[in-house]
Amino acid sequence: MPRVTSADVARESGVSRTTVSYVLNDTTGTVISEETRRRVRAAADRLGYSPSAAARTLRSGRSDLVLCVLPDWPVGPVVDALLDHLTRELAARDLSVLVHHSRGPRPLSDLWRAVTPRAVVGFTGFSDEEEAGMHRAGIQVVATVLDEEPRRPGAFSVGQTQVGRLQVQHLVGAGHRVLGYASTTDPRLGDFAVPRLAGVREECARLGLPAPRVQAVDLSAGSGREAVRALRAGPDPVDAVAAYNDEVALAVLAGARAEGLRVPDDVAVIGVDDVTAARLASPPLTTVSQSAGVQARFLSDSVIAALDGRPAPAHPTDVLQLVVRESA
Amino acid sequence: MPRVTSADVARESGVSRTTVSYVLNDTTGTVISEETRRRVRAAADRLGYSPSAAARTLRSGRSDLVLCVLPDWPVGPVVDALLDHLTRELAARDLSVLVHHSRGPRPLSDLWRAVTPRAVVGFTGFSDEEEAGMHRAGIQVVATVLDEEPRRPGAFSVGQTQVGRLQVQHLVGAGHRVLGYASTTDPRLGDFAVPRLAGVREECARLGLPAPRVQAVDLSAGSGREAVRALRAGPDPVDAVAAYNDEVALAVLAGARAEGLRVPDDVAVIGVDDVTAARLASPPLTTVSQSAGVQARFLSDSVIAALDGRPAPAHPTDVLQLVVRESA
DNA sequence: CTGAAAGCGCTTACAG
DNA sequence: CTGAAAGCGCTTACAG
Repeated sequence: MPRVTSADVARESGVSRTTVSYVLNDTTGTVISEETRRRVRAAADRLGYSPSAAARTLRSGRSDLVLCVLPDWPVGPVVDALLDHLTRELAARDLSVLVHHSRGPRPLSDLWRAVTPRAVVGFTGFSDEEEAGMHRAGIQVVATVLDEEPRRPGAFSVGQTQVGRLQVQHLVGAGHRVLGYASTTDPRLGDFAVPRLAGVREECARLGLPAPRVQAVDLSAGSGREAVRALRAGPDPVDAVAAYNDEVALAVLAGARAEGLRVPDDVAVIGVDDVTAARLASPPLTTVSQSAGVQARFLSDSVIAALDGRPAPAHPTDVLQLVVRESA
Repeated sequence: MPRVTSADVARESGVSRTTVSYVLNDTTGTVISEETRRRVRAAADRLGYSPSAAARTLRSGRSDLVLCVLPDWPVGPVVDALLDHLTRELAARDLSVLVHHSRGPRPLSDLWRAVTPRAVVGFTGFSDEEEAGMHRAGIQVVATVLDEEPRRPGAFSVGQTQVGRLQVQHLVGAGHRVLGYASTTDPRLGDFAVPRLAGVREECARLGLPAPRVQAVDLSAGSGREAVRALRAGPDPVDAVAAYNDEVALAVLAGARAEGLRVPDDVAVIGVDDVTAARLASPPLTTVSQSAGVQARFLSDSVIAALDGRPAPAHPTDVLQLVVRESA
């Protein structure tokens, strides 16, 4: 079953390939009779013709694809939502979004060279050489940066230090003074974990509070219990803990339960993400939501702006939202 | 910054493009002096040459890409793990895995025509026409089927009815007799939900138990509570509930808590997936794990077999695993 | 041992 | 209004 080409359509409709191309691409600046157009389109339909993307890409040096590169950490529902939204938005511009899970040993350059996408969206940092290489190849690059400053133009920033700040502000606003931090043991999460903890530290310092005590939690109930015990030990027991994310917070909750502590009376707990399990926890978990919807819109706007050569849109201000439930 | 082509490498190293191609592709059946090879490779390196995938694809009619199509439902950690594993395995064969989130209005055919992948892996069903179209284009198709029988050759099956059966078996083995089922309200999950519930029903019937009472739960604590109340109403209250997945089970747990019921003494609860929150719940959730590792290996074996034109490997038998904790 | 040439399927100046 | 021709970059018979 050989491929149907534009030559087949031309033969079938009794015109040249040029005309086929003009008709099927609605090329402006050409005048082709309605009758001819009809014939060409009918032939294309009849034959089930669809142009070879490889040939098109070769000719134009540009494909209709946008490549999203995921990092080596477990992506959560927020990233899923971003991807969905982006896929839908770009489909309206006849662009297809393809996602690559970047594990594995192959260099990234193999991939973008193989795909020659219009733009690469990174949910992980690119090295300067990688970025330069892509730019040289005429590929737009939209990188995600996880820290606040400096904001690189065109970068999609999600301000993780602000997440930590917000956690502290809520805890302190609720009257807590001795703060603990439950961090993650997953080293792949460092890109998020480091700025979040930094935000917690900075906000504590800014408010004149003692530095937060930090314990790593590995998502087992036992680990949560040990963390709680360590955080409560000594003359000045922690009365509130900010967790790296909701799952860690759930582990802390389980640990507090095991220790016979009341939440939030003995110790308050606040997470990040607002996963489904958060509102079903006992007690329901207070958390910082990253409102996927707002971010999704911003990301797709950023990508479209990059594609059009326009400057990146302004960062949304309402990304982070406190979801107050019972745990803090 | 124009693209570096094989012609540039040829000029730089003083040979023809033919020789460049032979050297860089290690074409067998040609004898080229070590000295020439060295010169060509050095020139390629110096110039930063990497072949145009578009040209290669055009010439060979085949790309080095494997396309995974995700369905319109929220993918969980299991699918993530499958994708990661597949990406790594196929990288070893110089194949890149690209994932498409299939939402949006563009027809699937636009995508595989644009990418001309070696294989398409569907985590959603394909229509017969779609599958036929891909086959005609010489693309291998590995489809996922969620029900047991009939097992289509080459399909990647994850046996969802067996999931439901296993839940019932465990509950009944623990002495429960009046079973309830907490289903999901998310219509997109029907592909999973229907066979799982069917499995629960079949197993109840097989064991001579009354048909399970079914309640839909929308992942809020309130909805969980109402479901529990409904399931416990009447002369023959449910003493064990199988949930569509862990999140629904968590909602049921929250509902039982709100109703002042003890788990598992008053009512046992069993989920599916073994998400992180399951072991951190109160009480820790008994669940059916779909062991991503085993499935991942099977999937990548299936894809590689399809690529090589070999028959699909035998289905693994140890995919489903009961994780017994305290809730049932 | 190496090179000139054809051809994959498309688009687009250019010439009628 | 429409067509012949070039060329995107690659690989591979084929001919030295």
